[in-house]
Amino acid sequence: MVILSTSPDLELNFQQVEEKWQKRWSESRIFEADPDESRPKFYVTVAYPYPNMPQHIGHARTYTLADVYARYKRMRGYNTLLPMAFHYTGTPILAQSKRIQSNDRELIEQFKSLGVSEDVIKTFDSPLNIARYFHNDLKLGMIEMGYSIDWRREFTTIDPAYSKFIEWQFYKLKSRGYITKGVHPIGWCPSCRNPVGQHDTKGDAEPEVGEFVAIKFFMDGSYLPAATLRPETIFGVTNIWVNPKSDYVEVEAGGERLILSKPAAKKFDEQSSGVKVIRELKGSTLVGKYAVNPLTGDRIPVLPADFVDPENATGVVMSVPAHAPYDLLAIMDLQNHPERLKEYGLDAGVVSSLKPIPVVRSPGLPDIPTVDLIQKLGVRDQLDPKAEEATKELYQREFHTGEMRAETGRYAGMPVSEAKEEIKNDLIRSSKAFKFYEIINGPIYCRCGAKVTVNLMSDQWFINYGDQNWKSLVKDHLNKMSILPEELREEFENVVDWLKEKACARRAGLGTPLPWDRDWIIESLSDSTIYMAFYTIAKTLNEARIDPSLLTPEAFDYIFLGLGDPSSLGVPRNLLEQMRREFLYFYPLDSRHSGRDLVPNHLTFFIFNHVAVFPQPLWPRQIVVNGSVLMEGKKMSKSLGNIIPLRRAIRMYGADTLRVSILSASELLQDADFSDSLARTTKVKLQEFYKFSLKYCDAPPLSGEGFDSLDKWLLSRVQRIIEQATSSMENLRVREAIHCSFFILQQDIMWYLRRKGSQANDEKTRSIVRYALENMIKLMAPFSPHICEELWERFGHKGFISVERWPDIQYSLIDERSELSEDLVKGVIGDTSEILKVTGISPSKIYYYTSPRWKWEVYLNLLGLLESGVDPKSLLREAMKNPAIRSKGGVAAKFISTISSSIVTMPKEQRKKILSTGILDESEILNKNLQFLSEYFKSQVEVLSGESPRYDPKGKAEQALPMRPAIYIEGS
RNA sequence: GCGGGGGUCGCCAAGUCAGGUCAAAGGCGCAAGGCUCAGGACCUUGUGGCGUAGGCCUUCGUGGGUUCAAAUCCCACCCCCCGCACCA
Repeated sequence: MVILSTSPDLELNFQQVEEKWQKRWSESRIFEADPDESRPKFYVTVAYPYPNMPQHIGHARTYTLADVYARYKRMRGYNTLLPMAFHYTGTPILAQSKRIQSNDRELIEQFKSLGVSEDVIKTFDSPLNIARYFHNDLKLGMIEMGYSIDWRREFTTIDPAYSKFIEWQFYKLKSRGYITKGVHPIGWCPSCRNPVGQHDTKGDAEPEVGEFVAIKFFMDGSYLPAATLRPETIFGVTNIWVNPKSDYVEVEAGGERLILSKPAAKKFDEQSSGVKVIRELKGSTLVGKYAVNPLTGDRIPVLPADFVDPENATGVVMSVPAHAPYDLLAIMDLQNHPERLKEYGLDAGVVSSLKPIPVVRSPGLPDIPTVDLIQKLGVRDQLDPKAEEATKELYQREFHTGEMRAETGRYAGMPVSEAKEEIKNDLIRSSKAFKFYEIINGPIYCRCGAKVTVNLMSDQWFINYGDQNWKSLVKDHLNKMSILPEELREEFENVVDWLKEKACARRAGLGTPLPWDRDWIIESLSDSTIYMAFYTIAKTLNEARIDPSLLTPEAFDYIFLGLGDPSSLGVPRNLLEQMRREFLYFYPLDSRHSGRDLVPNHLTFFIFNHVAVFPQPLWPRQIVVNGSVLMEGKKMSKSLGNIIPLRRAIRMYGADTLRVSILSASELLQDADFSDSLARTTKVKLQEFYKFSLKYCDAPPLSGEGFDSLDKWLLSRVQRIIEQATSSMENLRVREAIHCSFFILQQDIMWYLRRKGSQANDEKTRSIVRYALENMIKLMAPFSPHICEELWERFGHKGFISVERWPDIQYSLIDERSELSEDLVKGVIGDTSEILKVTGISPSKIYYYTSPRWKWEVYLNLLGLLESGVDPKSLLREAMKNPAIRSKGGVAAKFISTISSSIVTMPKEQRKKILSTGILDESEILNKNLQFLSEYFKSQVEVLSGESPRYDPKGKAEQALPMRPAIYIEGS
């Protein structure tokens, strides 16, 4: 774009323009959508935000995309609804307020760096204050970004009416049999007596729960529960390991006595009930005793090993030297240090008689794989870190490729992965073992300082996403849904397959109590699956101030399912009917938007719950998923401190700049790399667009006839761009849409003006540029709505561009001949430049020789043959069947072979265009452009006919091809 | 392991679904020229190699294959990133 000299009224003040239009939008209520049977509707929603942090540029991507889509659909004539709400449900806000109560400097600094004032932070000791503060901040950010939201439908997920709605949903799930109850292990703080999630731990570590099998080895009236991840190796146990230096306790539980490490006893207590400590003992006192393998009945010794960690699992380990490197190493250590045996009064014979017992056979591994592996990796002893590596490697190999050996009875021949489960279940069923849970990525500490353990939540409620019938309904519907981008469909299908029971309630947090068991609060991923339906009635609930206590399950049954009699439900009948109408008008949801992190949970739950609760015609139609935003090439994170709050960014760059930058930075699924320089560049481009456009706001409107070829060319180009932009928008290829609506169209306009030369300021020219610009403003309106509104007004239009009609293609303005003419001129310029570059000549006179008529005829004939499906291989042969061509003989054959490859590789549209246009009078076209070419190359230019040129010193004329005149350049 | 995404000309990144407009868009960087007291900004041009005529040669993770034609389709392999849950 041309930079104009700065003049104040042409300068674009982003902030002023944005505020002006946001105010007008709000006053005129153009984004408030009500049912209107005379118009088709389009309903878009985005995942509502969790208000515990200021919004940043990453959030803005999803919201902007949804808004752009809504704006586009609105311009396409749809009665479009885009609502918004706030998700208060959950525990992180509680954790934050606790941290503020305890004056956590880190969190306070974080809030400060995100622009929260100290006075406000002080109020954050109450969780609701946090939610309300950020709720407001988020909402203002959305308004300042220019989102076309119908705010009458706003709510929070702890509003009483919403809770009633969630209760209704859960009753529905329960009555459909999708709610189950069971036991569930979770990360737990023994000091706070509360479950811990990622936000409750030091360093925000997510506690991972691993499941061990504790196999009970009988010993002196008590059991040693050996914890293992590989119960299938029980056939290869040669001995038991304990740590002689550690403290152990004997406990009584369920009428049995168990001996386990002291820390393990505490954990056992959390996971079991009625655990009573009977006595304490040193590990060393266990050494030398004998225990019995519950499966094989073998009598095996208890031996000392340093690698046994009393903090991990039960502190009792079964030794399988054939398949566990640690075990083999520990035995070797004992064999190499007989003095240690003496220490415990053990006979050397006990250890020397221990022979590895192979249980698993894996292709490519020896019978006793541990021996080789230890040698290969050069593991020194049981305390060598490489032992861990060896263990992992062997486990992987055997788990996936191994099978049980003949000696393992009824498990013989079974793949390890299967045998492991079988044996585990068999042992547990026969009370020879029990599950023991442990934090496997520990130690992890609660923010209170206590070490996180595992607690078994009994009576845990689940939504059973594992239900096969439910899954198949969901899959069927998924097949009918549109998924954008399509690449993600497969992932959705897989997620539906994997999903199992989802714990749907927890003991703490904001949210709705489970209606039939009020000690539990419905957790956030479970109370956010069908709320898009709630928006359709939230307007009425808000405006009519309906008493939430009247919102009984029966009321919702009527509103959403049309069940029951609306005259006897407490809520006035007319309101119920109004809500039902509005729900049926906007549902089903046309497009659901979110980031890709929600694919394996929210978005899939969303389909599941719709399928469970609503009748089939109301199931959602489309899901749109976008990638995240990087900041200067790096992931945004608290630790990198590279999070820019959205509202700060709006002040720095302007809303339209942000909208265009974020959406033009990448296509849907890819991460968009935001950077200061991107935003600056975009800002400058938008300013130039604005200033340039204003030059034409007083140009006459497009009218009448008398267009020359160039005029027709630009008018035609505008149609092509409309076509491309529309198809890009339909598929939400926003980057492509911006690219052609903004950058390509600008290039075309600039080229047009350049080509117009001295006529660039004629009224006719200006009217054509005005036409192109008005279309550009429309095409860009969804992306940069504020600037486009301002321009639209400056161009003298009364209404809002936001509700203006998206441009339709004017097929009558598509002019292939003019497009080809321009292709010819551009091609000639390109070829001439190439020759000048290679030869280094500075030209004094350039001669162009156009193709003789017969070449055009052959050329068109060839194109026609290809178009009719002739194989490129036989092109020459087919062409020669034509008597007119054959009569030309060798000249024609040579010509055909010269152009065949360029003809074959020509894009289909171009081929069709040339065919339908027919022979182009190249001489006429070039002669009309003599002056332009002459000025372009600062040289004389002459066009000569290829039939019989009057001047052709180098015999160039015969090189002429259709659309590529021959060139001869004289100069120095 | 299971599942998904991805490897493109210095960097970032389009193109791959519908093979031919692809030596391959765009941006950054770099180089030359213009502008300027100078720097920045900005504009023009160049940016795989070779070439005094619009051309030729080599290239899209690796190796094969299909085709008149492959970054694009098929097969095998190598490497990188993300998710696997009760957490929004």
